[in-house]
Amino acid sequence: MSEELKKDTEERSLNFLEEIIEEDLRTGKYSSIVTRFPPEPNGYLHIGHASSICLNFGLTKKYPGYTNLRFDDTNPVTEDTEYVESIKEDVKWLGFEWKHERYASDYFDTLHGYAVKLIEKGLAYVDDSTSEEMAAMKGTPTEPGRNSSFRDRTVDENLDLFARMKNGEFPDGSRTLRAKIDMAHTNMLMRDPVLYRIKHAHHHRTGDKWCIYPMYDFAHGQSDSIEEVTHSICTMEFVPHRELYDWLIARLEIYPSHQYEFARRNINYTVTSKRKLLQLVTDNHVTGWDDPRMPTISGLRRRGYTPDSIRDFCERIGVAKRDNLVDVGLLEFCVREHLNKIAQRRMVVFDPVKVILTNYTGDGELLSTENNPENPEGGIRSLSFNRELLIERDDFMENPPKKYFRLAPGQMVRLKSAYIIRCDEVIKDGNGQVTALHCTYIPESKSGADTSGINVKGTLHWVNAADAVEVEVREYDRLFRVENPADEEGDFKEYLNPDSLKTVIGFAETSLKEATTADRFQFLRKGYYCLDRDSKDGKLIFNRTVTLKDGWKKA
RNA sequence: UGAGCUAUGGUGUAACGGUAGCACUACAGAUUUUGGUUCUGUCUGUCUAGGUUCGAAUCCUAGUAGCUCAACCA
Repeated sequence: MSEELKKDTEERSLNFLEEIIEEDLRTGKYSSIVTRFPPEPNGYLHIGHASSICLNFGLTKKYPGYTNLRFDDTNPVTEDTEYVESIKEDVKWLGFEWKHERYASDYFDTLHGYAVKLIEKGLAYVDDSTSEEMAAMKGTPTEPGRNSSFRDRTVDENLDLFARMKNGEFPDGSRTLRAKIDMAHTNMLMRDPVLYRIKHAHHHRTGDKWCIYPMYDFAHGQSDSIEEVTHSICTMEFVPHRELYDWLIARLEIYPSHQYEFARRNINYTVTSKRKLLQLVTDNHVTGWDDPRMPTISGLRRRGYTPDSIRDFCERIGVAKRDNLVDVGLLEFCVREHLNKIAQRRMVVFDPVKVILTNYTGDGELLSTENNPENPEGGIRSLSFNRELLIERDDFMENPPKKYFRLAPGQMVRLKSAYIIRCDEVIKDGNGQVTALHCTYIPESKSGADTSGINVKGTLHWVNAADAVEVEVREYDRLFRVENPADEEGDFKEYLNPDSLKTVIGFAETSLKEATTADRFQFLRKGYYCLDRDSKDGKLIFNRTVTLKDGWKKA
C-alpha cells in the first residue's frame, strides 16, 4: 500500500477512552462493555450533556455492549418527573436508544442492605452531630479533621440507630450514617463521608416509603456496580470521588465498575450550569428552558438545530482532560453544514423598498425555481412575479463604493430566478428617504432562457409586492456579551447581551404559508430559519437558527 | 499554605522516542443566477529551564501557570 493510500484509509486517531476500551477488549478484561448516562432529574439537559450522551452512547455503538439511561434520583426535594420526561425526550431526539431505563431509587432496598453490611463490618457509624459541627470537625484542605465523639459506637448501637433513622423516629438533619475512614486523609472526601441522611420528603418514584436517602457517593458507584457498568464515565470534578468509589466497592465486595473522567466541554458566550440556567428562567431573562437562546437541548431544538449537527459538533470537539472553552462558531459551522444540504430555499425581504418595473406590461407570471441547489431531488416550486416587487433596502445604494455588486442608479442586477433589471430612477419622499426604484427589466434575460448576453455580478432575492405574506421573524444572537460569563466579576447576569433577540417583520413569498415546524428553510442570502411553535393561523413566526456566512463586509 | 488534575497555533484535537498533522476561525484567489455552497492557497503552535538520547511535544529533574477539593447537592 502506498503512503498516500495508507493515509487515506487510516482510521481517525482514538481518544483516551477508546484507547482504554480497546486495551480492555484486547486483553480480554471484557468481551463487551456497559456505559450509562446518569442525569439527575432536576433540570433540563444542555449542550454539555449532549457531549456526555454522545460519548457514552457513541462508545457502545462503536464497541460491543450497551448503554443504560439511569436517573440519579437520590435527592427527592429537587427532583421531579417533569425533568425525567424532558430528559428522555432529549436523548431520543439526539438519536440514541438506551438498553435499560433505570433509577437509583430502584436500588434503595439494595443500597440500604449495603449500608447495613458496612455497619456490620465496623466501617460505618451513626453520627448525631449537626451539619455545623460536622463541618467544624472536617478540617480544611490543609489541616486534618477531628474524629466525631460518636465515631466509636458499637456495631449493635449503630444497627439500632440506623434502623430507627429508617423508621422515621428522628427529625431531618438530626443524624447521619457516615463511613469510618480517616479524618486526617488528604482527600477531603475520605474524611468519614456522609452515606445516608434523613429527609422526610416525598420522592417522585418511591413516594413516602423512605425517609432516609443515600448520598451521591453511596448511590452512584453502587448503581454502576449493580448494573455491571464497565466504564463509568464522568467529568473531572469527580476525580477525587474515585478513591471513595473504589473504597466502597472494595469493602462491599461487589462488582468492580471503574470510573474514568474527562473535562467538561465549555462553550463561549453562554453558560452551562444548571443553577445559572435555572436563574435565567426564573428571573425571566428568557422565556423558558426551551427559549431558542438557551444552550439547552430543547432550546437548540426550538432554535432549529438538527440532532445530526449537534452530534457532529460533539464528535469534532472530541474529548480530553484539559480545561477548554470551545468556540460557539464551531457549533454554528456544524449546523450550517447540515442545513445547507437539507434546507428548502425561500425568499423573504426584511426591510423592503419597492421596485417598479416601468416597462413590464403583462398581468404577471409564474416563474420556477429550485428548492435546493445542493439537492436536485428537492424539486422546484413557482414564484409569482409582477410589475411591483419588493427588494431589500440595503441591496440598493445611491452612491455605491467600487465593489458593490447590487443595485445602484444605472447599474444592473439579476433578480433570483427571474430577470435582469436596471435601475433608472430613484423616488424619494420629503425626508430624502428612498420610497421606490423605477427600473426596466430585460425581457430576454428570463432565468433559464437568457439570450440577453448580459453578465451581472449581483443576484438579489425579492418578493412580489402584491401577494407577499407578512411574517414575524425572531433574530437571535449570543446570550452573553462576554466569552466566559462565569469568569467575570460580579453577577453573571450583568453580562447578558441586551440584543440577544430582535423581532422584525418580513415579507415572504407565498409558499411559506405551508410551512410546518418540521421544515428547515434557508431564507436566501439571509440565514437558516424554522417555524416557531408560537405561530398561529394567519400569523407565521420564524426563528433564525443561524445567519449565512457573510463574505462581504463593508470596510 | 496540603492533596489531586491539566499544560501543543486564536479555538478544539492528534502525533504512543523518528518530517508537529487535522478541523474550525482569519486572510488571499478561482467558480457561482445566494457576496451562500464548492475548490485552491497562506499565516499562526509544543509553558520555562536543565538533563538522558544519534534523535524529545513525548522520558527524567526542577520550576511556572490554570483548574478542582472544606453541601446532610449531584
